[in-house]
Amino acid sequence: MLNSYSSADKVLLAVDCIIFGFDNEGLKILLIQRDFEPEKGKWSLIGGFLKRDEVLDSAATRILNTYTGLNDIYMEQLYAYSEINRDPVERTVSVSYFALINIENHNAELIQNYHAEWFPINDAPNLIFDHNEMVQNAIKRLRYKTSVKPIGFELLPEKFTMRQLLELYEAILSKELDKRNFISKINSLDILNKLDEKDMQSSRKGSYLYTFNKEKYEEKLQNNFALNL
Amino acid sequence: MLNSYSSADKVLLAVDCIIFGFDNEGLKILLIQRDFEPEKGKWSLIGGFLKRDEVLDSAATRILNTYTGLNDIYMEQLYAYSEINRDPVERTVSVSYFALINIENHNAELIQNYHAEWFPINDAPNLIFDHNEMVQNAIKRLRYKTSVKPIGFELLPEKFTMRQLLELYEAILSKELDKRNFISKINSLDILNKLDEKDMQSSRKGSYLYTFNKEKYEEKLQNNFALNL
DNA sequence: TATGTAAGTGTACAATCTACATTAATAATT
DNA sequence: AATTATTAATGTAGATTGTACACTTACATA
Repeated sequence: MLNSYSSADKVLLAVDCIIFGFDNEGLKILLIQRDFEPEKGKWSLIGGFLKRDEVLDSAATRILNTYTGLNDIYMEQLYAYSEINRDPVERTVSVSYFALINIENHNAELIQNYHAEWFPINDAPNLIFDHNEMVQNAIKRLRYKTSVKPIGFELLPEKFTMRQLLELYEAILSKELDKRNFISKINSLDILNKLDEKDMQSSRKGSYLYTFNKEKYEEKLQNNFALNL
Repeated sequence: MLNSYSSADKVLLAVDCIIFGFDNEGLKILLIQRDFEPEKGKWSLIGGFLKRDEVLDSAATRILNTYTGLNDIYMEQLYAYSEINRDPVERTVSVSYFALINIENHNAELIQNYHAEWFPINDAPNLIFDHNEMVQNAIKRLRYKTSVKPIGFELLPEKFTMRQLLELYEAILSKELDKRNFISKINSLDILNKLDEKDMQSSRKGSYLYTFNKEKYEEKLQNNFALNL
């Protein structure tokens, strides 16, 4: 019989997380140095196995929380990788997820305990299994997402300057953007609050701080806007 | 230990295929009337279980071939569905794939033998499990894809008229398109061959037939063009 | 008070998108 | 042979959006 549950093969299901972060040095991903075989000591995405009573989204959330201490983070399922020998120990299909986090916010101690570390996306070590491919696909998705949603605010501190936002988008898209055009496009979205406060670190003049206005954003969401940068 | 293969739970992995087709009546999906329990007699996507020695893409291809007899069909992985009780018999995670096929081309006998049937996307029966959701997500993806790739040629016969192409895109996007603007946008892509032959079915005057020019398309593919319809 | 640094701001031109109506070719009918 | 009915084919003007580009402002520091 074509569809028989009993004769079907079961497999291990893993979740691997591509965790993007941003700081003044640029766009980064969080990697972990494996402390178990195989490939012990090599760099890898953070991941884990799906449990019997768990949905994939929850597994991704749990794994992120385990390593960073963070909750309520935007995560998105990307793709299922199923090459037969992608994991040499046992047939494992892995579903990748990506997350965006503010590098300042996580629990640095946790990350240290797990031998995890932030790497610039353009200067990351070689990864185990098919994790390099997972990362490349996640970067593609991240780029696409920026054009459809004002994603990326997740990667900044609550208050940020236009320059920081610009540099974030430049890092994600890995191209230079025209400052004036960028600002007017962002302003035309009308989803930021300009504060009366200035950040004085960056210049003598100081630059205004902004916050992301979630209410305005939710309002606009219906007419799903595009952002052509 | 956090990552231990031996203690991890295995699950069944299924593949479900959303197969789109197009004819003069509009955009359709291929559904099957289940001949086994549970939900015997109800309508469902065609699907099957992943085998131990099989990659997800191959499973999707195999399943498509089983029911339609078709090979070499464009398929794309969509999403992994993992709700705990989505399948009442046993914990099953299902990965959805979508395919585009020309309704004329398949082996109609095979389809009949399997109690499969084409349904207009707006007039399809209620489906088992989470298959309705899968279909809705596939339609979204299909719409998105049309804007990035000149997908959809797969859904037409080899020789087609501009009107057929227009109606296909209208069916996919479920909105009316301006004929002149549509034609000039398609022409500006420069990926069609205009034949000297006319289709005389549709009108007294007859309308020119076109074929999709794969070479030109491959050439252009690098500068991934957008098609804003 | 002068100087240096990054912030903030507007415009003109180019490209693209949108809305829209007439003529052309032919088969069928008389 | 002429008329009619039907769908195919085609272009343009105006609106919108995107792009390239340079000077002034505010302030801290010397």
